[in-house]
Amino acid sequence: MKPTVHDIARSAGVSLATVDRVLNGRPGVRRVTRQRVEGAIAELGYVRDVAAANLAKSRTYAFTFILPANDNSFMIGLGDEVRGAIARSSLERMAVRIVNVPPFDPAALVAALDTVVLERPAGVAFVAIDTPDVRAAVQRVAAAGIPIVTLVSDLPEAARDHYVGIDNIAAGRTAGSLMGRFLGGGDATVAVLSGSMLVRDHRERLEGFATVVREQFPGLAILPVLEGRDDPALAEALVMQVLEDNPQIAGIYSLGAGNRGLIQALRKVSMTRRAMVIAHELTAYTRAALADGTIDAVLNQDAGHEVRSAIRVLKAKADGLPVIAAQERIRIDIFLKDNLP
Amino acid sequence: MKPTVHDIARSAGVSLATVDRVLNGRPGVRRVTRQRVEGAIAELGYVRDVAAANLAKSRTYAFTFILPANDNSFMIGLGDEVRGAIARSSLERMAVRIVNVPPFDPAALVAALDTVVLERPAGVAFVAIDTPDVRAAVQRVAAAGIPIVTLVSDLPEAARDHYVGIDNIAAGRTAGSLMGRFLGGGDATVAVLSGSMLVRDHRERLEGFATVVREQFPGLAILPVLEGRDDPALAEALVMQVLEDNPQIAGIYSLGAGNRGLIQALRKVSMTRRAMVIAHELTAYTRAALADGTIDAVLNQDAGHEVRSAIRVLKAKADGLPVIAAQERIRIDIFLKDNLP
DNA sequence: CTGTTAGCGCCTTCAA
DNA sequence: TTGAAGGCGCTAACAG
Repeated sequence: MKPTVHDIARSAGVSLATVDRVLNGRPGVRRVTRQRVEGAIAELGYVRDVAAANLAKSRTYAFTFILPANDNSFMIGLGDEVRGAIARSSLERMAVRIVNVPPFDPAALVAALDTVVLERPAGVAFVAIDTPDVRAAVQRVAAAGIPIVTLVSDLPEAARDHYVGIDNIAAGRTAGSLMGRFLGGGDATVAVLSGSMLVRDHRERLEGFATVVREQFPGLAILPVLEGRDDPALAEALVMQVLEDNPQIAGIYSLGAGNRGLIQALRKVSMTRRAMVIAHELTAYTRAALADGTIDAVLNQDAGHEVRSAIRVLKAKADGLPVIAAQERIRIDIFLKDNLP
Repeated sequence: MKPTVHDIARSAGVSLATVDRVLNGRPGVRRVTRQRVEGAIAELGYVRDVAAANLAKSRTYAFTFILPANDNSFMIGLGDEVRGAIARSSLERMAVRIVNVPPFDPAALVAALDTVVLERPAGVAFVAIDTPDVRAAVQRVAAAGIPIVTLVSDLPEAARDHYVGIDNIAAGRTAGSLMGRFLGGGDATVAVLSGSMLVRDHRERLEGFATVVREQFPGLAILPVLEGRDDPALAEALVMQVLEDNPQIAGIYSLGAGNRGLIQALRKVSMTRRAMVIAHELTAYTRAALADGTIDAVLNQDAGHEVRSAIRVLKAKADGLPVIAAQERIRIDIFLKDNLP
């Protein structure tokens, strides 16, 4: 039988209240008493029943997700997943809410973080922008004792407790390797379409991609990176232009979100030989393009897993519990038309 | 404030006990009373607090995993993951245990299933063998009201509540697509090494692989399937032989477990041009072979995810709760040397 | 058939 | 500094 507070109270010769004080590190216990209790805890191998504790506290975990109000499919899907979690949240003693901020706007993100701290939630998840002031704001959240995790895009040197998202360098490397192999290893020209080189995940993907190409497929020439700002119209124009200027293009790597424009352009331009296309994020658009052969491979991060992982991690941090690292590693899904879920 | 049993008792004008009876479908409640209570439940939007209920019941979920005592890395890893879950299980009000059975032995599996039923656990997970007597045994478990899930290898027409594992046809298709693309689409000869055509997952992988090759890469010729019974020595001999007999082999698809033998053979045989190799399951052996270029791609199912998913599903079934389908879908991981975790 | 009462393991007033 | 008592939401005897 698992020991309970009663057992350790009896074993230490004190009352339940005292045990509770020690357990929760509350003041008002003599040093000797505390040690006696801690001895009993260690001896009996007591572990607190979190469910019972939460019941007694009638605790609900308040978690806040700060999401950019981007209109690309991935961010919308991420929001949907959070809303799905909200729907289930009352069953789990959680109160999850969403705060939207304008995209690519560090000042707005900082303001949101500072506002959120005032409400003292049990945890915060947010999509990071990589600037010093955001870093400082994260530091303030952490200093307030509120668990905070980055989502999708990280801020490595900051005080965040955890990063929920894929390894973007590995993702870029994988794209590079697939591109090189699919193109057969000869000489060829490859175009890269990004959202913005100001966000870390895009920079890292490019870095990984370029590294693999340089090391393993020296025959591939990478054209200057296009920045489509995840905007369909702009991306479409850029892709049309680059295909016109470089009819020899054999491959395209789209490492950002907002692939609608890319797909439109590919459908419009008539190429003698279709280019090999690798993109990120499985959305309605990329899925259709994969199915009909416009896109050859899609690297994906599962937004549902990310949201659930973020919640699990925040809850664990809030309870002072360890996280199962293997469970929380977000994997890079590779989809071909043959393994579409 | 979320309504509690007290609220619905008051609203329906009955006692807690009666509410409890209705909630748990226990007998001894008049029809009218029951309906009154159900009305109140619906009206107030009551949802039972499972944590509190479990506390009151001091319930612990007893789950049994029936695992084949195979000595390949994948099955050993699966066992390790279950043991990891056991280590954490007491915290979660669970008592997980493992029953080992001889591999590829339907009669032993049936005996194990029938024995396990007698202990009336809260749920059973097992690696299926696809025979009628196993199917019948599963039927008996289900008839006893015990939730049961298949793990890794399914038994589709049986009475199992859920299958925890990858879509093996899609996995085979993916392997076929990668093989075709990596080989550049021309004429070539491909060998296939399986464990046994008696287990369903291997059959399905072959089916998916062959289909894609036939439809999309007609230039590829598939040699007769080798059955290595997941035995390193046998697999090694078979691969050595086939490479000797068919020096023109350009690709090998290893769709079973036990890749040690394959890797050994590949390292021994000196080929003028290295064959493209695609295998299943990321283990210490395949990981090393991937890293050093002996294997080109590994399709993997994450044993840790599978075990955790099986437990979540069994718990949900035991509580009569729905499962989050998206969360429980086991994905086909594709690893190249560039995205090794 | 229905209600009363005493917990499950823990936390939290309120007294002492 | 410590303890007694009541309660979180639900279940389970045991009476009526």
